[in-house]
Amino acid sequence: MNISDAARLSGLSNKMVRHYESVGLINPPARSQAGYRQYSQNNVDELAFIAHARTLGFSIAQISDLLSLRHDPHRASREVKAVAQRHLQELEDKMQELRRMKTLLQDMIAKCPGDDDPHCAILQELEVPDTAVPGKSVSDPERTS
Amino acid sequence: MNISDAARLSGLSNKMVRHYESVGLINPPARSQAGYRQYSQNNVDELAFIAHARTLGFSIAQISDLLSLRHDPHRASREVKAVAQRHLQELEDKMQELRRMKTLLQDMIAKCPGDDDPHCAILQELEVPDTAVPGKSVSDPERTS
DNA sequence: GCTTGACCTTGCCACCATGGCAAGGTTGAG
DNA sequence: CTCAACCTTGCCATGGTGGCAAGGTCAAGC
Repeated sequence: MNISDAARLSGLSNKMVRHYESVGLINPPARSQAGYRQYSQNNVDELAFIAHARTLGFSIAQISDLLSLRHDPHRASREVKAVAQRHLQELEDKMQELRRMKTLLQDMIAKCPGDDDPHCAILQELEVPDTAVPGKSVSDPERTS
Repeated sequence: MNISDAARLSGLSNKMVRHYESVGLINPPARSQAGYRQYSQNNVDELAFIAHARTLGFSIAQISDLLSLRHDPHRASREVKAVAQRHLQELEDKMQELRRMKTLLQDMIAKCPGDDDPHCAILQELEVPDTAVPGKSVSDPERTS
């Protein structure tokens, strides 16, 4: 099977299949005499595994770990779970950060009249964001001259 | 004022100050005879504005729009609000995507015993992710053997 | 005046995951 | 034999940031 078929069956682009090979995520497949990459069903399964892990947001490094565990008959499911939990934590951290941004942004949007007048709380608060972060004290009082 | 002071006062790194200049986000500042960038308080204010917008996750392109509005005395706050609302929508889209990943991942984690046994639902579902996505129809039914 | 250290300059490489393009080789069908 | 559809490699781009290197500048101490 050539790369286009393997890519289509696994749900990846040709590009990414080559990329995953180049970064060592997958073993280089066999080559035809002309140098074409030749994929087996096992290869396709592994690529599909990668594609699915990517849709869950796992990084290349994490997928590398998952692939090792996948191929290890003596693995403990504890190890797999640990990788997943680390990733879950990362997702939650990102969500937390997005929530922080979202909250601040919503506050600012609520204060902006959104009319024809140039006055806008959003621009004002971007000048001095501390108005939206009460916990943070002003750091340069000498500029209040 | 040299770049290090401007960067420190605005909350950016020297690197990013130069970067924002190189991508045209800010006007090139004056230069000393030796070629050192010279920043005014106005420059620092603008850099601080950028720094604050970045902590809210605005992209360079969006900040470019915000800076134009900031400098335009005839702006309508409606326009500013529109930029902010677009960004808010992007944040919500990202959160939505993270939530999707998180939900799937949590389901899988819950099904994994996390013991010494090699059997693991996480690896299983990464082979055939459709088990976790009931809304998505199976695309390769012949492999359900 | 000279040295030294702290600053400045530009430019390149790296991340991460992905897409695009280009120049060239291969294969199979008509 | 030709043509289209495939394959190859390699480079550039995204976005925002950091790092490093090689070179110039400046001010302070001696």
